[in-house]
Amino acid sequence: MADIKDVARQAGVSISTVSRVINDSKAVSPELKSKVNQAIARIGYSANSVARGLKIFKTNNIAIIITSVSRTFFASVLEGANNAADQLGYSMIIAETHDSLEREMQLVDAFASQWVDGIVLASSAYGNDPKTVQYIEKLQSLEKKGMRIPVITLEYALDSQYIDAVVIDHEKAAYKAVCYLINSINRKNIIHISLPKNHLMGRMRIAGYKRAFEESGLVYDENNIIAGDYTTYSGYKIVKQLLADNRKFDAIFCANDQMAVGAIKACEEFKILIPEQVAIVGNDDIFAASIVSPSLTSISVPKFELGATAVRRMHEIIGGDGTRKPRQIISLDTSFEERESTVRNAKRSLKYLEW
Amino acid sequence: MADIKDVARQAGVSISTVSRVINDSKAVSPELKSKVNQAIARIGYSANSVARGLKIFKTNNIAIIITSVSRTFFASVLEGANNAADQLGYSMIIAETHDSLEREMQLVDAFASQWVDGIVLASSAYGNDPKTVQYIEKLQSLEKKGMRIPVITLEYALDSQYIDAVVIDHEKAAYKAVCYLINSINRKNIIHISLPKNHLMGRMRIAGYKRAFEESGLVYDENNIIAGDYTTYSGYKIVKQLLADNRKFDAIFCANDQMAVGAIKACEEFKILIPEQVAIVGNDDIFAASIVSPSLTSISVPKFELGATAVRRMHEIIGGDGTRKPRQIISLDTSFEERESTVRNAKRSLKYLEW
DNA sequence: ATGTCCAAGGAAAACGTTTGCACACCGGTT
DNA sequence: AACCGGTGTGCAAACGTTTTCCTTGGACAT
Repeated sequence: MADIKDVARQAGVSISTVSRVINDSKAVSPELKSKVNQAIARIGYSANSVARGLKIFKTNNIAIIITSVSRTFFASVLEGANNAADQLGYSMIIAETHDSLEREMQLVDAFASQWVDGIVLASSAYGNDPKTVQYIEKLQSLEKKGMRIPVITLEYALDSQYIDAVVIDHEKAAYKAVCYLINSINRKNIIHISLPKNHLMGRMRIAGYKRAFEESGLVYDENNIIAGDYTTYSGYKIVKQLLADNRKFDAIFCANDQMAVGAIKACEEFKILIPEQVAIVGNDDIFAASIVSPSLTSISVPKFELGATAVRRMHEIIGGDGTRKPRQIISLDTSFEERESTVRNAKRSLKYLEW
Repeated sequence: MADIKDVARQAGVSISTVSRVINDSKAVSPELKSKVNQAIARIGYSANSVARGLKIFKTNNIAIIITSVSRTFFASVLEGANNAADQLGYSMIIAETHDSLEREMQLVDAFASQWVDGIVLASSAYGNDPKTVQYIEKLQSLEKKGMRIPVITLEYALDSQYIDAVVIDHEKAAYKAVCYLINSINRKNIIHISLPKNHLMGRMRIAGYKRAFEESGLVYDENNIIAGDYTTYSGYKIVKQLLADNRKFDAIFCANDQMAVGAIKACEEFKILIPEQVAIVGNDDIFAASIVSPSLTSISVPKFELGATAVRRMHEIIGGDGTRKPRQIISLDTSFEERESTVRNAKRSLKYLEW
């Protein structure tokens, strides 16, 4: 591969001039400029980004840390992020934590020493134990040669004054979904399959569930909250157990769609009619929600926009004058997709065809 | 962020010594070694990969170029690739072409000047027009400072003597699927919804379809091959048209699962019974195949392994002594998943619960 | 005592860029 | 004729590493 020296030699100019041409900085006389450009074209030169990165402290790489690509929710987020990155001239480095906070921390370190320009982070960190607090402090102060490496979290904000986030109002979305179950389709015994214990987003959704109950004058019963672990299997297993135990319920609100699919399959196995006997609502509106049968009513989260917005915001921060900007928390709206798991013969949107 | 100089100062040794410690190369006396390690721990130093990359011509980045993450097929491939990369100490840079060969070429150039250690490529290149031939030549000769940047293609091999590939025997898989339709469930009028015209993998599948017909003593009719464009919508539209035209057929073999899902939805709309009136077979066995209703019989491609194998092979090449290894084409086996779209009451595997 | 060899560690060059600085040139003022 | 300001160009330092080459000093043999 040719380097800048080769170009300089070919064009009969200095290295500096070549550099100025490829960065079209400063004034370079038209003649030299065209000589240089010709030389570049002739030998097929392309500036080396590693060397440039070292010099200017900018790699044009943005890292995105998610739990797993096979969680289709994150595949969509990733796609949005990558699209925006592409448009803005960044490469996207991807990494998966598989829900390990340990791993997440390692990855952050690795990316910092790789001098990525920013990190988009679907974090597993929450709570305020010393380890977490310390970790968040570190996230705030990641830097390369004095320049801050910005971090933006997805879905919820960290307990920090500095770290930006692109979030969803989980409490409100859950509240509305449960209100819908109570008021629109008249269910009173609603099971909530939540996220793993203490998970921040899980707690927000539980709060929404609780508020819906209280505002409707129903009693909130903690026993109706059962923690799942994101997977389809956990939803399946939990509902199967409930049915085996003869628990009475007429609706299930799941904290994500995968668990809701599991719930549907369990009901199917027990010949429970959906939605007549049990209505089911999921969360996220992943693609599977449209094609499962019955199709799944779900809180629709703008996944693509989540990723794209984070990257765009990152670009603003990076491109800025280097001064620390005031923290910004961008909140994205959800919508509600009513499908067959809550109303028989729901109008079938052809959304899934857009796949 | 501290650099190696800071460590050296702290530990009271030279830069070289620090470098030797972090690379545990050569002999460093135990005392100095521990002094250095303490200094590193104290100031939280971590070697900068950009500078190191520049020096040693190795970035530990592997690029993967696919058409789109939202094609869940590729999400699985990506996951496999990323898993392997993780284990071997690489970061994964991802990029999408959205089926544009133009874009693919740009990306390859960009990655080469980024000095990635290798490129895993789901290429859109096929045929032997001059432009393509030239492109393949370029792919063969990507290099950074005299070292070759290896390229490994996914799914099918390029027309090159040098570029490795991890492939599927598409012809055979299609052949077996169509034989199954003909012999096991007795269908004779089989539509094939193929890939965009001239696509290499599309042609391989058509060849398998054709061979199955000929070997069964049936006449192969070109009119039964209809080109789709990967999307669910195209499958839907094509089948709808066929039904509207009153075409006679008792089975459909789709070149991918997304189009097969579209086919199912179209049949459903026309109240065609699956599999009694029309049997449907897809290709890839993406997750949706398990959850759609009726569940979809499909050729199961080892997507995860496809990505993981490519990365592992890449590592072998990179880690080698730099001599050009003989080309290797690794062929992965498919299996056949029989589900409800070809046999009523197919045993329902709980595979989807492993999601 | 002198010489030889080896291990340990430092100095400095190199990797491919960008950029501050200096310099040379030129046209226009005094 | 001397000076000035601006413009275009090159030199060389710097970015943070790795690694070659060299120096030093000690162990050992003579």
